[in-house]
Amino acid sequence: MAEITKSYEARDVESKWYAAWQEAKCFAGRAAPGQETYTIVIPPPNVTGILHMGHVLNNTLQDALIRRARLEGKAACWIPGTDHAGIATQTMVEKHLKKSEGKTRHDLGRDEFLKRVWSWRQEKGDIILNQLRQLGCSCDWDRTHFTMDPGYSRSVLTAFVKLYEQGLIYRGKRMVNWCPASLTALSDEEVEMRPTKSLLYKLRYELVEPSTTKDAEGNTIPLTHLTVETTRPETIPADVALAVHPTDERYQHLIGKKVWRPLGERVQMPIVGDAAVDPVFAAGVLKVTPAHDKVDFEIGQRHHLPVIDCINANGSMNEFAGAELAGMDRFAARKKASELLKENGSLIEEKAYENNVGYSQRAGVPIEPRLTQQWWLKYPRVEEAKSVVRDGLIKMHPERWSKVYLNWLENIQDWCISRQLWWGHRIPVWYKKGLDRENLTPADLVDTTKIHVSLDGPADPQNWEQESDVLDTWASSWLWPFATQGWPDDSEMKKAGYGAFYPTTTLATGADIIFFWVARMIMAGLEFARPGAPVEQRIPFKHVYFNGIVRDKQGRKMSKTLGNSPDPLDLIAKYGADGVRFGLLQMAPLGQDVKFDEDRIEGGKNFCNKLWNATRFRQMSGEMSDNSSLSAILARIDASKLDDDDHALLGALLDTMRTLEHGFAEFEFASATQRLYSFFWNDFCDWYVEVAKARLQDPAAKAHVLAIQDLVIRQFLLLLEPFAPFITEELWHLLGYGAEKSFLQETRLETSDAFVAALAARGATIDVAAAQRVEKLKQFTSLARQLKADQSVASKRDVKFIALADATSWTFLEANASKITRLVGAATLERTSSEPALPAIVTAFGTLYLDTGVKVDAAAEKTRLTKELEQITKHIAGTEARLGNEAFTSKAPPAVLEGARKQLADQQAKRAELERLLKAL
RNA sequence: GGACGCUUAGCUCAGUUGGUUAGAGCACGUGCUUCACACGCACGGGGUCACAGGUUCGAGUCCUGUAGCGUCCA
Repeated sequence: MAEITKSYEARDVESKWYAAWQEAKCFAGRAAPGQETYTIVIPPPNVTGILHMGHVLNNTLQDALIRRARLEGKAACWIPGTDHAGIATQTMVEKHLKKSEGKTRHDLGRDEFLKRVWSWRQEKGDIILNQLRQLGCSCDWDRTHFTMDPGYSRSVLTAFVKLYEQGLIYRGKRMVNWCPASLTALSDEEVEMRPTKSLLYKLRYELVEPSTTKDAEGNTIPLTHLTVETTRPETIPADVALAVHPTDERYQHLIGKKVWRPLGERVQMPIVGDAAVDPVFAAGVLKVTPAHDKVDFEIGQRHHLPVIDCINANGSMNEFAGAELAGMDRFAARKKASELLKENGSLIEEKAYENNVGYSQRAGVPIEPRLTQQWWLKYPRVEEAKSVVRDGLIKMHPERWSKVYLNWLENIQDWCISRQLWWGHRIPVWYKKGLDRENLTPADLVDTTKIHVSLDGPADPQNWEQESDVLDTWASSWLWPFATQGWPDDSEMKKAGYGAFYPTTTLATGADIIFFWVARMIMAGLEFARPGAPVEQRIPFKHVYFNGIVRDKQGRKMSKTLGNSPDPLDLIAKYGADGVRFGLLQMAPLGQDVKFDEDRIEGGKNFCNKLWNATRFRQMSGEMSDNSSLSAILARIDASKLDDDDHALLGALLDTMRTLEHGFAEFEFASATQRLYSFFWNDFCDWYVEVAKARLQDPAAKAHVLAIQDLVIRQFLLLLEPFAPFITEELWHLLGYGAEKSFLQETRLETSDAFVAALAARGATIDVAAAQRVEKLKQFTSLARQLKADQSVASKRDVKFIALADATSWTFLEANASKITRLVGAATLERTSSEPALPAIVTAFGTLYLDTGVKVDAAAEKTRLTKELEQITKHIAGTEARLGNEAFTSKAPPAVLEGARKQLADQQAKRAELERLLKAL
């Protein structure tokens, strides 16, 4: 067996084991008949992406879940992959093209451009998946999917055709969120509202016929114009009306009258009454620009107003904006418009104003509401999607997200699924040549002589033209849980084990895509997976775990522009993958955002090193014996030799096992990792290993003690593996727990109950009272050390302790004397019946004196003891007050009451002893 | 405007169904190279549990309100 080195070097261990795991196909998802399965589909990262801290958290969680499932004997299957990220990828390749060749995609043409995107994808598209390997992710890589692969594409188009045939997909000219940078429509979910510093322009719209109104005192005063406030003066040339609230007394009488448009073509526009106008905002008058605002468009529809579109697709102004503005960019035009308005006397005031502006999430520019022909989807299975969450068939963790989900479904709007891009799934619709596409009627859409919709296209392609739009990327990734398992091809599904692995078990993702992705996947699963089957077989997953967002120390989102995100690969290089994983999870409480703190990652690394050295010490402590199985180790344990420390340690191990069981069931990873930490560092290293040093000198106890250590280390490695797979695998082999060609994951992790039963079968039943005695002993040694430190002899090992203890206490102390002197660092612990004039501390086992051989500093002692006395007196007052309260003694449960009385007795005894010690000085 | 979340030690966070004197890691101070580990060991200082009410014998924990921060929706 190889010797363990002095400190843990992660790098070599990690690459060695990852290669071995892959070689042995450890991560292959294969279900034996009747075997319980555990499936996760990865939230596909963008194919353009590189690993950031959010991925690290999200994937570490998934890996922990899937590895734990493997250890529990389930058929675990983690399906990886990437999505094609339509806009992001196309934009990236376009930029590259511009930079390297000075060309646009139009210079190349659609086919040639797509070739470039594919070659880029071949070259760079797997980077992020390889980074996940460095993190230790145990995905079944043979199942890697990409949303643009032929098989997956066929799934996407199949879904489209099926929905179309049901009449859920339609084409319509409607207001969409238009991205002037990417020249495509976006869904509402892709628009991010950002508070933006703008200017609010206060403008006069002259009445064609002057009128009157009433001032605040009710006097009639003349009215020559209406005051309108807007942030977008450049759209005034497209104004077609002003609107006021129909019940607004200030303006009611003006409805039907006309005003002059202050910019662009000088025309008269009607004043209309519409309830959409907020009478409180500005002066209660709204300019109506149907082509450039969603609310305005609706007002325009209601009042049969014309639509004037004055902005081009790319965000520049067109001829309808008037000669002065035409050709300018929309932002430059805004400035110019304000100048023009100032010149013609229409501008009353311009003031700073902060409003919410919709930005394209991908391109980062303000979106433009725009009227265009798009493909729309009426969501299927909306009601069913609500009930599966409401009824708990799909459980969200934390549960509160269910409410957000349900609320979105209550207000669901049709989904704009077409995108004016080239990179994506081209919509499988063909138009008969010569058809007027701009003015299709509902009847046209079902007329197969005009429109053809199918997977493979028409039989006479020369007579047809395919739709040039592609589908929204989310319209491919919403099929992810089953399209990655061969759907809809029966033989592919069989090959993938769809029957066993669908529904998947847990989805781990960020709450920021609860609408984009989670809700849509649920609807897609219900619609497409196993039609006609009971609902519990159609849902895509049973649990959704929402991990928090990783933020920087100041709580800001990590972003490239802020440069506040560490590179995960640097962290892995510095602290090891296990250190990063363990440290990160320790600071990731259920569903809360994570404030990233590199010190915690360092803590993860230190923990690995501690584990490493503890096992190294085990190896140095004595010959390794048969560690090949749990029963082999148990066979080495002599139940008759179990002492208090053994019981306490096994009890703590059991508690840790139960904490982990609960933690995995409830997705509480922080408490799980924290318990692993405290068990190993405090219960095992700080206490057990230290007290065991003495027992190891006893030939009669040695084999037993080593067996206990081997047992505990074995169980601990199994518990830790999901969080720190590399170091645990390495130690598993170094300590002989696994045969050469085997892996830790092939071992079954016993449940806590099974573990108790296995111990019992060896005649070992954990004694709770023993653990309590150990706890008291820990407190005693801590007080003894405190006394030494107070006397500045913390590191001297030749001091003498003298205890003034009653018979019971002394029996206990005497029995543990060698442990105490060893742990505290003392030559002897003796009993006294006199009261020596030495520094002392009051313990639960009587008063402990310290003889350092140096003259006692009486003044310092007095100060120290007085301080203690003051403290205990305060506590006594508190306890007495409680017990003196009639309401407390009559109403509190007996156990609590008894506890308080015992506490008071102990406190009083301690006070008496302190007083005596003070007097003795 | 609506919904949700957060506020506990200098920092990052635990704190299960209310029950003794509120914990951990990091940072800080002191001492220690004690024959696994200085990526370590021991000891220590540090908290009006955001604020104000309420329920209760008893509130960090339950209820109401306020403030600050954050997220989502309109």
